[in-house]
Amino acid sequence: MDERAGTPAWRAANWLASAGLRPTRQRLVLAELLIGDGNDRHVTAESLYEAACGTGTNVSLATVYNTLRSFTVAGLLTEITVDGTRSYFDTDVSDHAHFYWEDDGRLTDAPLGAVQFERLPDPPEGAEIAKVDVVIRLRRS
Amino acid sequence: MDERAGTPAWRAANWLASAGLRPTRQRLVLAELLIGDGNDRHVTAESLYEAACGTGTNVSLATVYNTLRSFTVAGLLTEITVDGTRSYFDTDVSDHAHFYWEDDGRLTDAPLGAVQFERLPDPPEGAEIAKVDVVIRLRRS
DNA sequence: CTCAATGCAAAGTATTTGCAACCGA
DNA sequence: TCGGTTGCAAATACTTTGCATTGAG
Repeated sequence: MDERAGTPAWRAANWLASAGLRPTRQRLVLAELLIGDGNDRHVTAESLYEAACGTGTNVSLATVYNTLRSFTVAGLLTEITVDGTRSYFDTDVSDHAHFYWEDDGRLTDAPLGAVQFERLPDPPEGAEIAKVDVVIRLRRS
Repeated sequence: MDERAGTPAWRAANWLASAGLRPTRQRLVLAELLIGDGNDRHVTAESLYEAACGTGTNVSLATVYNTLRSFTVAGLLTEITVDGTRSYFDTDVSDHAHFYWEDDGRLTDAPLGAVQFERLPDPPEGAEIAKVDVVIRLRRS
């Protein structure tokens, strides 16, 4: 076991390795920003890009987009569409509902198991349910 | 009662009137395409624009966009975001879940009452639930 | 007549792509 | 070395906006 086990950098490297993705400099930076501290995170390409710029490493916005897509295809992230104007990416790949704060465009996880379906429709003939997206839109009260 | 009561044109005019929107030529055309036959419909700006062109009336794509937005603000339509790349508008304003056919990008209504929640999370402090969006993604099986 | 609605083109915003330079295995 | 990655700029897709013209009340 590496002496750096458990460090953000180590987590990031392992995360990439688990998906068979090459650990390039920019991927490691982005991965560390995403899961370095072990917490789940919701980002947009833009927000992650800004965070990456803050680290001093040179990363282009296009690469952030491409990387987020690669991570998603590899199963490391889920893409969430709530707003139409931008895509959110979630480091929590498990099936769960989201809170969308309409006032500031923030996306957070709904408490685990908070949403339970009593009934779901049967899929129409010739189709199967791939996924059920639940977005709970919140407004300041 | 107008002798034309029940005709598509009459429905369209009434629909606009109920929202206090001026019955201009293009709004009437679009309204008739949307609810003229009394059925619910799911459209994108592009699909509605094409349909409108087929009627021979001169309508610009920008006007379709602006009109769909006006109708939505007026409460005649709901905007649905499933895909990120385009907005769908639904003539059924009631709260209901949708089927999204991933293969051809089509959007349809889930059977009424097909989705029942056993449990919904309490809204976080200082917020209230504005709306719960449920999109059931279907894949050909 | 007056002000809202429209058409068109130009501007925006979010995202993807083409291609040469680069770098990790 | 070799093929996957990156950066940049240009391209794309969708939607909104500015402004002069039109039309409904």
